[in-house]
Amino acid sequence: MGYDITIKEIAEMAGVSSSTVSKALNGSPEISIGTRLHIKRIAIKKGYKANNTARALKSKRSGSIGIIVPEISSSFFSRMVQGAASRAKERGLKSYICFSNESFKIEKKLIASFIDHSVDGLIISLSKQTQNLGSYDHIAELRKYIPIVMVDRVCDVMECDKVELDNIEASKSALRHLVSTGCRNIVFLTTIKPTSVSKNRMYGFKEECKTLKAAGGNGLKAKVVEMNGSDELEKRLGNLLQKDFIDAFIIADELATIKTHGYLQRNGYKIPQDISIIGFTNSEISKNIYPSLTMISQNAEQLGKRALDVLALRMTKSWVGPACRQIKIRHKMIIRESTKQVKVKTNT
Amino acid sequence: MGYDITIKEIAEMAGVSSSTVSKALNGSPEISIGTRLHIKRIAIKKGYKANNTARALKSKRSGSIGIIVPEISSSFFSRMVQGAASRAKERGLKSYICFSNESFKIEKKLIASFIDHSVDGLIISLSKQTQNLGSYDHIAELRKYIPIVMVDRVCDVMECDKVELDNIEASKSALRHLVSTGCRNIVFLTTIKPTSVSKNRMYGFKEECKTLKAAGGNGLKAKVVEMNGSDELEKRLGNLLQKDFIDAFIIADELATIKTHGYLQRNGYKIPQDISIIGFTNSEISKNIYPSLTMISQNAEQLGKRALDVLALRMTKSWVGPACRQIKIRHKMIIRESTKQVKVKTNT
DNA sequence: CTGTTAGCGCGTTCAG
DNA sequence: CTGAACGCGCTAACAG
Repeated sequence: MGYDITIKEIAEMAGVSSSTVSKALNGSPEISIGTRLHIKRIAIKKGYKANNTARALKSKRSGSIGIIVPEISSSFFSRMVQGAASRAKERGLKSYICFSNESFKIEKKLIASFIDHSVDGLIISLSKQTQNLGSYDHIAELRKYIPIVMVDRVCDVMECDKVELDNIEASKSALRHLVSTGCRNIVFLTTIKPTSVSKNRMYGFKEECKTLKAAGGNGLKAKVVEMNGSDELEKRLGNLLQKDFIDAFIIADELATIKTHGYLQRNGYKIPQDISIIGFTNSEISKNIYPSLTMISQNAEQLGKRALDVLALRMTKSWVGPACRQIKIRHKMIIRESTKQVKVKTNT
Repeated sequence: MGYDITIKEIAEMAGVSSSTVSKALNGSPEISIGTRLHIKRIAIKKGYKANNTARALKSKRSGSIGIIVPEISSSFFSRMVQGAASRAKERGLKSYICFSNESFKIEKKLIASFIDHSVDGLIISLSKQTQNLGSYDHIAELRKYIPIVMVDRVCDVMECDKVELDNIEASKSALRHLVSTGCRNIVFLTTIKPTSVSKNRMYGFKEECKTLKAAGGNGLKAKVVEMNGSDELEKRLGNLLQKDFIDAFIIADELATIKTHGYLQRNGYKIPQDISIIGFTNSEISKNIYPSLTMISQNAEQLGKRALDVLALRMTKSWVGPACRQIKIRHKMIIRESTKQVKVKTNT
């Protein structure tokens, strides 16, 4: 920049050598407490700021991390990113936030640019396309050099830390809740089919179905509808509602939840009297639209913060731990107007 | 870092000096076409990547910009940021995206850290608190060294480029539209009172009222309700609706629009039969909730991209232009279900 | 056309 | 306890 005082200038003013200044400023015990204070005082007075670029060049560490998310229009990623970035700031790390736009190609480019710009670590939520293709070579390449943490959209094959919601458990409890309110014809709907998130939520749903049926089932009928993207959502919903009797939806992401919520009302269904809805990702919107939505909250900020903590720990070279930490964040269910009251069991 | 081939190594391999390599790689005409090709070939083969940190140190320019927004949970800022950041990438600029959280103090810290980390330019949307306090010294300080572009939330006193929506015109047309659908008791509601955006939208609303009244008015009654934050929104709405007869709202930001939308329905008002709503900032949510919302679209991505273009232009030292460019982006009104049909005028 | 030299600002031996 | 000297990787002035 050129609007900074250098270490050399401080040295001159203090009447010492530049290396003394460097040491003093970094609190080295080599320097006598007296001169250390003297130097610090005048550094502060002159508004000395260490030049980060020079430091980075010398230390081979940029003090920055990359964050790649598919997008931030959805409240989940937006809040996750805010959590991660604010935590990074707290720790004195700069963060480069980038968007893959759900595209494999862009994601690859971003990774390449991170190699060029030498970030010290990476937090990534995989793009849909990447998860669809299942090719992770670009990430493996970067992984050779720096630690990587996958958040939310993860993959099994990559050896790196992972932070995600307890998706399987979350779906299970969503299903249990619907059943407890008397719903029996339940559809699990996903518009983010290729993602790990979707797969796990679907898996949980199916597993819990089996469990419930094994225990009697009470006439439970479950169905799964998978889509990649929500463009055809309304058409599919139309067909679905015409063909089958349905009294509840569990929907794997927020936008699709809101779209379904709108569609149902526009077509004369009462929520929750005719059809109940549970979605994933809690936000101001879910809380405020009418009828308000019962949601599985992901605590997105927390997820982001946690991911950053995991990364930061890994970045301290001294730390050694399991090669591959798998962290699951506990979900919370927030019950609102889009689901019915729980029926009190009649036995005693 | 540390996983890169250096210029010196290439030099050895090619049997030339390092400065020759530097020049060759940068396409200097000083170097003969032959050796230039020779060097480039082996650089590519060895996967040479210029070390950006070293370059930055040498050139005193980091090749990065800062982007400060209040938050990205709202779709407007989220999309604005995505627009700006993606355009920055296109231009080979790294961008540091940060969040002020509507706090003056944080904003100040961010600015300070940008000075430390020597970004070459800044895009900022002011925090509410900053606009409330009206103190812009921290920004003026940074302004001495690098170009700054204000987007959306701007201030008059700062001499820098500004990019924003034509807020005044936008409110005017919103009001005109409501009137044309037969509404006469119209409230302009803002929950972002301290912002320039809110002030301009309110100004436009009031001006257009005057104009309409001057032209007869047809019984138009207009009212303004200002709040800082939407915590008390519901209470205020309750009082308002009890006291006055109201048949339409113009609401200055998206979240408040959605909250009002929910509140009205929860309390038995039909939209738009009883009350019409027009909001600002168009998003997937506004489009999909029921009844869908008539919105003034801000074209947020475009705003972000435009801001970046303006900044980039200013960053090319060679360019000189007006000290203070004021760019207004034209709004669009997207008519949906939350407003009534326009009444065809009966006079021929 | 090519090579030598000299830093950018900092941290880090290694002598004193 | 302090300072001289070197080098991180790159570019730019100046010679040849």
